[in-house]
Amino acid sequence: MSRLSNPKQKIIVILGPTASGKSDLCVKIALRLGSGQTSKKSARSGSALDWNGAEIISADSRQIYKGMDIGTGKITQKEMGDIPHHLLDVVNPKTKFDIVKYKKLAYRAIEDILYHKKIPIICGGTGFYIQAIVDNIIFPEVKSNNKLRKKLEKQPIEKLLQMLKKLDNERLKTVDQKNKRRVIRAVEIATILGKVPKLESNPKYDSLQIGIAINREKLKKNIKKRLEKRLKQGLITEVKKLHQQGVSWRKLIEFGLEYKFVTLYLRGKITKKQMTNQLEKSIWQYAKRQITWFKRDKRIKWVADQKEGEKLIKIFLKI
RNA sequence: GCGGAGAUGGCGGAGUGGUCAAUCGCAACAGACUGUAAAUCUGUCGCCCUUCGGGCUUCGCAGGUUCAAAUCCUGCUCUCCGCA
Repeated sequence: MSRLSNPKQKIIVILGPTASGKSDLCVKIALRLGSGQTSKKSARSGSALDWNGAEIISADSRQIYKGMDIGTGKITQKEMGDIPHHLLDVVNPKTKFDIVKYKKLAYRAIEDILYHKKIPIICGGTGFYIQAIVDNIIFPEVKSNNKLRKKLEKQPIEKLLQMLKKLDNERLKTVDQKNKRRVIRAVEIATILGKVPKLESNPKYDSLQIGIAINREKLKKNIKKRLEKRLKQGLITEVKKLHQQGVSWRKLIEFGLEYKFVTLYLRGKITKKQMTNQLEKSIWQYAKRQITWFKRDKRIKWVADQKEGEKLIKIFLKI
């Protein structure tokens, strides 16, 4: 039983493509996980668990920003139903944010939640962020260097590949040689560290990843409906406001989807109708990209509804 | 009715005698993913065969010229613009 003497703490992840109903499901499940206790049987086996409920940590690269509410479909105070939510509205959209910062914040939140004997539920659709938490990916300690990046960006990709070859031929073989952004980052790391270290990961928590399985037609419908709703809620005004607050058009475009296409509309590059059409398509394409990402992780357990999810959670928590 | 322009793959749009199954963009589908991840990037994309490769049928319709046509000629159908 020594194997169990120091078990990893448990976290639950609920993920899925955009418009699959994550936020909603997360709250429902969190509510179901009100305080409780493991059964005597499992308590005796050494995996006793008392808990005071659950809290949610968002794993959404855009909901992290303040003021980006309608476009990201951020959950409202009311919808939260007394379940504390973390990592929403924590950074100003004008500032830079990245996965390393996210990971730090997320780990801090997890520790805090566990400390209070609650169960952390990671809820979101940003696959890379989720993976960073679940696998505890150790990123090389090389901050982004704007000056260097600007300089490198001017170079043709061939030149960058040559540089990388000299610095780290191993990484050259594995990077996507057609993706300039990736090659630049590789050069950036190799310039500081001499080479790009292999990515390490050693999971810190015992996690159960639940994916929301949803059929394509349904998902498409959801996307369409949700977009109409957002427009009615004042999506365009939100984007306007963000720009007035100093978020550059460039940045808004980089945020993608609603922020990108509404910006293009506000700047007169496309008509309102084009905005809606292109947006709908782009959101769908995004959803597919998410699905592609998640497909790869065989540990994810796909569920059709809340019930199935709860079943898995019960087994996972031994309750 | 006359004059002019044009009809190309799911769409837009190149190509104006041979290297064209046909540049390119979009959509679609598949995929990648080491500090921007809603971002960034890649592949496939007429049909058939097992990949290399090969075979077959395509550029409004029907004929014709030519060794060879999406590209030239004739007729037809349709669309758009100008004049009536």
